[in-house]
Amino acid sequence: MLRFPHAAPAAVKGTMARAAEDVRRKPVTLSDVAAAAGVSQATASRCLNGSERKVNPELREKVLAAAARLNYTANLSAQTVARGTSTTVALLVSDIADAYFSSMAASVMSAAEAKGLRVTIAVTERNVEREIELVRELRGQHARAVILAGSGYVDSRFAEPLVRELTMFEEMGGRVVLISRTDLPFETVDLDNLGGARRLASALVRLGYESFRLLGGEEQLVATRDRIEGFRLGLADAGIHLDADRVIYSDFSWEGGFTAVQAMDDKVLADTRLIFAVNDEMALGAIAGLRGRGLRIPEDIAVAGFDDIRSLRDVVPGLTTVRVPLVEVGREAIARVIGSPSGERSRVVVATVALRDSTPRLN
Amino acid sequence: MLRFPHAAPAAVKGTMARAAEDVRRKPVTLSDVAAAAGVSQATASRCLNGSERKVNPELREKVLAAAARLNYTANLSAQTVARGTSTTVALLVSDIADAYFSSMAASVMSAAEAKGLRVTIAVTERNVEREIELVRELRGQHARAVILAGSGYVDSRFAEPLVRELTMFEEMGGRVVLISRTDLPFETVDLDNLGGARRLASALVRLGYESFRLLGGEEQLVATRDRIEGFRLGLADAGIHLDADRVIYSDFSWEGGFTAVQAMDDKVLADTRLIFAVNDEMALGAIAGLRGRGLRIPEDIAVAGFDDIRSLRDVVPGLTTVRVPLVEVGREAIARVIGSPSGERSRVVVATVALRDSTPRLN
DNA sequence: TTGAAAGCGCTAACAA
DNA sequence: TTGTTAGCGCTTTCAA
Repeated sequence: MLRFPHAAPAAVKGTMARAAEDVRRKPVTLSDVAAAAGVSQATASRCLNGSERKVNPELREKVLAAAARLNYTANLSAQTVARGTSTTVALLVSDIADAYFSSMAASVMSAAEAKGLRVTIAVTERNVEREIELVRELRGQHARAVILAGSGYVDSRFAEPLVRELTMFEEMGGRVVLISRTDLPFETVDLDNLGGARRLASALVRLGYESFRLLGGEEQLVATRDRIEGFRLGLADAGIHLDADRVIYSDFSWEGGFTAVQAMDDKVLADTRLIFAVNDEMALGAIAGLRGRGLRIPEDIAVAGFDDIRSLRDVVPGLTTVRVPLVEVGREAIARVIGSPSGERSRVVVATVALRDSTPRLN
Repeated sequence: MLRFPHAAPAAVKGTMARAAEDVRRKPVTLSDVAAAAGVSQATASRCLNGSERKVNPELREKVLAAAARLNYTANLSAQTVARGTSTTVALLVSDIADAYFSSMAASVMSAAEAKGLRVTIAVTERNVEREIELVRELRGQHARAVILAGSGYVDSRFAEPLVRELTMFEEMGGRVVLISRTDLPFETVDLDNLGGARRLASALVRLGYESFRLLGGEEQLVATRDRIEGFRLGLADAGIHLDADRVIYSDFSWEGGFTAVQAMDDKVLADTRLIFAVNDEMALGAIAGLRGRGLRIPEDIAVAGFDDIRSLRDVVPGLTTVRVPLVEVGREAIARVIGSPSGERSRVVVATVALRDSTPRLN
């Protein structure tokens, strides 16, 4: 690999045609800037990067000018190595193409940017081992924080090694923030999954619904468990008991909702006036499946979801759901990354019921 | 900030309670591992990270064991500094909450992972200056490549400083890959925007449509221009001329489509049998706006979009659109990051027409 | 206030 | 094959 000798990059710069392939110009470094400004590297560093140490305005000008002239830009990796800390926070999501997570990513990123943090997104593919592996790498990268947004597993068999890894991450000086899962001993931005589902159930009962069927993601998923439990409580509040066999577990996705509904037999469906899916994606999949079976929504069967993902605005009839204020969630998560660790351990973000046409009042 | 002296981290490890806040354990480094294994740092490095240099299997075992025992994980920043290159490729998108970009991000990430690259996503908010700033930072970070996915501006007034920055990035050894924009002198994964729109127009004409209205994003957006131009050509192929005043420019977003339609006056609407929006988000916004005005889709007015974003599967009636194979786009982009720069300059990814119920055959 | 110099954790010549 | 020794670009004591 051909490289220019360190000597005369500036001279080459102007005359060198881009024709020659694989020619790399050595990036201009801090010491280049220092030399050009006639100061020490230390001084140049003080002017250019943070460090509110006093430096003669005259020199400062020189340095800034040199930096601009040479088109200097700091080497982040080198800074990270030298400082021993970075300003990067990692956001771990199950699937970035999922509307729920991509919206959350957007809100986390914009909140982070406002605080001068950069965000890197990593995808776990709902795989705990991958989650662990990623946290491990992040420790090596001295990430400032890791935000775990994928829904956790209730089964602590999976959780234990993850907790170990997260603990090491914290011991290294990083912050750990969970979103919507209280099963691990770390700071959490807690969604009111249980309360939201409970209020939804109450609202639906008030609309006249009595015969329900629930669609959950994997059974050991925290979100699934809490939302189902909340819905069950809401029904209980109204004196309606929900048999265990009225809860069907499938995949926490559109396809999961679709196939679950396809697999139901006619008898079961006939005995169901409303299907509550634990997230909107599943609900939409269910709707597709139901329509595939010739059922009309909401005349033949009503459907409700959870999350209020953005694409619901284009769905007809409007899907009744529980709104999760993602912007607030993102802001909260970043606040926890920044704030002192001693802060409140688990403020709950309120989720509100949104009744729409997919669950009209009955007669 | 309290730190343990480098001396005895391992001894402390077991006995130290997590109670004391702000206690950071010094991360274990390569030299710790080397010491524990009784070899030189160089040897440890050779065992642990890439470098297919021969090393005595016996020593190798020792090193691996020590690394596992100490829970070592490499410091990526340090590696980047030492090697002078990183394995990170940056993906620049306009808005990660947008279904089109989040799907693309997913496909780029999965393609990248297969090649051992990591991806960091950055958001440009459709802001060229921010784009430039980001590329500049990436140069400082020695990113391996930058993939620019946001649609570019036709106006080269904006483009020139961006090109400069990208050129510097390349000179530094980084690769530049554009997606769906051929306006800049860099390697491109080119979508057949023009051809796709052209075929769509032909197909619609064949269905009996004659009176069109086009909805574009900002006029200087490459995607807008190409898709409109393509559609115009498709109509011309059938002998239909499209007056300039039949193209309405708005925002390249759902809201843009919505407001554009709201602003149309009744006369104009009455004289429109089909609206083609240059992307699905706009088309969906337009549908919402049209319905708000009491129009039925497709009986009163037909609508078509472009992209075939995932959430279309939940839209009724199904939206006619042009399918962009995002998975292929992601794979192509990463292939270009890896491949030799001398490779073909611009292979076109084919976009295919998907006719659905929003544009039924007329009488 | 400034600069010299010693790191940060890792890689890669070069010798041994 | 292994170890020694310079770096990579930057920050940060510590003297001057």
